[in-house]
Amino acid sequence: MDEELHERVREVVAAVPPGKVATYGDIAALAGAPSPRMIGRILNEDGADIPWHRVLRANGTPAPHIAREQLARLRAEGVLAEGERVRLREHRWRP
DNA sequence: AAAGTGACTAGAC
DNA sequence: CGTCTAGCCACTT
Repeated sequence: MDEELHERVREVVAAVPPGKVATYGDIAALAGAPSPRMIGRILNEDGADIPWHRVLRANGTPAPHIAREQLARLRAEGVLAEGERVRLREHRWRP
């Protein structure tokens, strides 16, 4: 069942090291999700005990409703953002 | 069953 | 920088 997808997504997100970030698209590709949209959906449900804050949109900005929290957490890990946008060039995680 | 929705993306302008 | 389109897929109306 798609329990497996949830698990893989959790695993991939958990695999992103502190100080690094990944995009929804990256997570989707690595976890084998059918679409990046699924990632957000899954995190919304299972994001409780995984570092969801290391997941950004393709342009380096976080999703609007959680932007404050996310940027604060990232900053605490040493990921500096220009306004709302993180420099993916520097902080994007490559497996 | 058809239409709307959303933690998305890539491309066109 | 920005807006708009089209594609995406599980879920809710």
